Amino acid sequence: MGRVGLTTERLIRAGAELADEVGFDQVTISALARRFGVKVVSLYSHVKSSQDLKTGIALFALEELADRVADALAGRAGKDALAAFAAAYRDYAREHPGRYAATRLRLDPETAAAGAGVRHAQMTRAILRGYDIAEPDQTHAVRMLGSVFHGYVSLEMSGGFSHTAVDPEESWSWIVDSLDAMLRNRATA
Amino acid sequence: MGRVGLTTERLIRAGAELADEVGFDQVTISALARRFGVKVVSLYSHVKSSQDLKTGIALFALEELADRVADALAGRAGKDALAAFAAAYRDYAREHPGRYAATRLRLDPETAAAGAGVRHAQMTRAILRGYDIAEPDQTHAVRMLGSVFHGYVSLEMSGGFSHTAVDPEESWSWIVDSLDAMLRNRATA
DNA sequence: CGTATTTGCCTAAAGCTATTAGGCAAATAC
DNA sequence: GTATTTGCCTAATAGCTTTAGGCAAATACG
Repeated sequence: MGRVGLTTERLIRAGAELADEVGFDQVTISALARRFGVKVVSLYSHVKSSQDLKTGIALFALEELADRVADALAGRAGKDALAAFAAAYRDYAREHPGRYAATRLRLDPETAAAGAGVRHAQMTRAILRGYDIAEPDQTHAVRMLGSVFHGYVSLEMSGGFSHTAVDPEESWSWIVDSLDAMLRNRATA
Repeated sequence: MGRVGLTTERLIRAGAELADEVGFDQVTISALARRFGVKVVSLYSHVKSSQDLKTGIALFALEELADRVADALAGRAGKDALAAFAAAYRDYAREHPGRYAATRLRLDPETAAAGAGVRHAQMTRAILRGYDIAEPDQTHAVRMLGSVFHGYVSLEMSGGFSHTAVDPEESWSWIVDSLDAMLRNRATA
């Protein structure tokens, strides 16, 4: 059999696609090898381990999500920025559930610091510039926004909202509105 | 070897303990068998499959958490109830990280309906009675509270807040205060 | 162009988890 | 005190992970 042309890069991209199709924790060296039509062992020249592969997918997804959020935030401020941030976040999770799940992988501190985690933190802080909130409240607010968005997306994805007839879309708008109002009230007078 | 006295009940309880020690997704039929000093296969008389075991642990944890929340809510209303609910939720996750992770297992609708999921929804709604919020806002608010609490606990557990010096405890209080203020403002005049 | 080296993919092999089928003996029922 | 249930077992299959070591295609370079 000729060479397929595997690289770490290609494996991670394919892994991300696989994650979206079958779920992040079903991403396996074996499944990936099948997808490329090569033997399982061949992947070990490109990734150190299954864990290593998953870390790679996580970093890739974090970068991709950060790019999207950055795009969404460009030229916006205040509530506009807040809504755009929220939408970028949620849309990514809906389009790429597996990659979104990957972003929640627990990374060791060094790996996380090297990745796009910093960009995410900075962008969340950037939103708050429109609300005039000083430290340490700013950090509290960053944590709250992160919690709401991640929590909502996570609950929605796991089917937590499917028992009521209320449109999740409306809840999402209501929440964004509420957060905006809350942040305005919290502004440092 | 004599009989050890396995039952489905005991397996689920031990599985919950194991989850807290090594993480919910490291809970495995094999590990559980080792813990009881019996052969792996012996567990199959009591649980149908690995998935079945995990579902059992999830339902157990949901029940336990609902009990705690119910205790916390007893005799409280308004912000008091909100804070107690939040604390019960977060404390459970900190004391029992594996069980908390189990509560997030995706259950098929029937299983979920049969479990304590309903109690959780009712209790969250009960909190809002102190805020005079009518439908459909009530549902939006329920979703928001669920999102914040779950999101915060989830991010905190995965180390997401360890990069800043700001005390997570303070952020938590700030968030509860903010939610209280927000709900009061949202009250149906 | 031809030799040398790198490197991509392979076979072999061992260890862990999940799961099914079927057996024996301890506990229990009558 | 026999009969039946049932708890734990051995045997066996199958999938995922990972290490060690091999061969040949691609590439480097004189």
